[in-house]
Amino acid sequence: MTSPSIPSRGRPARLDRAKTVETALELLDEVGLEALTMRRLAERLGVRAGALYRHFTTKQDLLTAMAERMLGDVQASPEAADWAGRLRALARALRRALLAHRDGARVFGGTHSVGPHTLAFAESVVGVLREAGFGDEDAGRTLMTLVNFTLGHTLEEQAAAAPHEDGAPDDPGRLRSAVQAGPYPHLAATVPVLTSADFDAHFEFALDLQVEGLRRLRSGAEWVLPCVDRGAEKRKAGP
Amino acid sequence: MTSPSIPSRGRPARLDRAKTVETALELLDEVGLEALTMRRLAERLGVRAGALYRHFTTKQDLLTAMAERMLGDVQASPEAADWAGRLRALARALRRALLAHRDGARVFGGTHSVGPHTLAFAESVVGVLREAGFGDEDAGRTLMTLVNFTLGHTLEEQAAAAPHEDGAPDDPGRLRSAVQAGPYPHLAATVPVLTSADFDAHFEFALDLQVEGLRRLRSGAEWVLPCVDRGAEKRKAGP
DNA sequence: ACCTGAACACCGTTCAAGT
DNA sequence: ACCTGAACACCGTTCAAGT
Repeated sequence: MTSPSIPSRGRPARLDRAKTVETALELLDEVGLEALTMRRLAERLGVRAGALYRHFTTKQDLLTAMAERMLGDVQASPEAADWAGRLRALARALRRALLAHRDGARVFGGTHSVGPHTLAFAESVVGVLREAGFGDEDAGRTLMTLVNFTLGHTLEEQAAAAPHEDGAPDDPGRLRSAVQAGPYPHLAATVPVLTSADFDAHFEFALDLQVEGLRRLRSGAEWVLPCVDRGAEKRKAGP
Repeated sequence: MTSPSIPSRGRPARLDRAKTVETALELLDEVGLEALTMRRLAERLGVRAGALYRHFTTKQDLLTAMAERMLGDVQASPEAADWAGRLRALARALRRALLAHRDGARVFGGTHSVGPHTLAFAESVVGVLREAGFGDEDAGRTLMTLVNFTLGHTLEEQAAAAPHEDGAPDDPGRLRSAVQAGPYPHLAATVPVLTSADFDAHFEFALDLQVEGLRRLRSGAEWVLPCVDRGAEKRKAGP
């Protein structure tokens, strides 16, 4: 009584890679990375844990597919005028894509996708830089720096947003009391910023630093230095 | 027959926090973070796993103590002349401390120590900046950026150094073949840098970007812009 | 071909009971 | 006070066997 054109009428749904990744991201948003287990994911898909290994060789393989899927949602704003604006837009788009899912930064940071979405993002960044006149080495290293700093930033941001257990004081509280307990005059002055939850501002600050550094690199550091740094730097004494 | 001055003559050694953390770091170097379990650490200490919970409330607590211990090894070079040199030295010292232990970056990144070594490092960075004339907000945000980018960098560096199983191609190989399989002209040109193992150069590049960005921020961006960017940027069209 | 059942070899953590 | 023994409630992964 099994018709060959509808091979599995009895079972509710078959697994495929795309649907599994989608469900895994939903589950991630609900329970977080720590509680995202193969067993729980299988349960949600109406299947036993072992079945997942037909489509993913390992849990790491699933996580990589999730990271790749997340990068599919990066969409930079319409078209900035100059290379600096375009670079900023790409960094912001990556940040948004990582923030879009609970523990998204940790998933992304723990994997190394070479899928089309990930490569397309990298291609965009490197493209902006090369077309702006940067050399291949600088363009490649800038891509690494941009991804590293965006990852590091969103890692911190999502760690700060993570729910802390009942009685335990949150990170800002622990930092504040530790700093005022010891001899840290400089830190004490900056504790308000360090514990600030305005992560947009933190991110934009770091972004500014990169872009301004690139701007100077591009215009050739040597003959620009005397203009900007007139008297600002102590001269190193020769031997 | 138990003398009160030597309470535990029969047992070979008692546990204390410092010795446990030391042994944990040794074990980490040998087996890596994935294989660093409470049971294995207990075995090495001649004790059962449950005993560790007399000194550490949780495994996370132990990892935080390990991160704090690692930061005790940061030692910046003798004394650089200017703030930029001092900042570079501090960033390099942090990188070295994280690289000193297998998976050191992952341990550090997964924890938030507010212990004396960690705070002393933060105090140094913020101190250099404030004494150079940076405001409290900029100093605090620069500390965050410096730590984030150093962490992100060493995370990548140690991931690249991790032993890959038998037949599996390493990350560089997978990236190379993925890039040449698709339409990624810009990426293809930068693949040599992206797969380069010269992490010192990558780190120094990123460090330069931060420092040059800071230099410009310090001298006041507005009236410097026309000097460096004369004609280099397209003007944004007004609405 | 795809999934189940059941197992293997582990985990972190808790806690009565010993010494 | 400090540690053991033993358990609890899980993990990721494998693989014969079913359909």
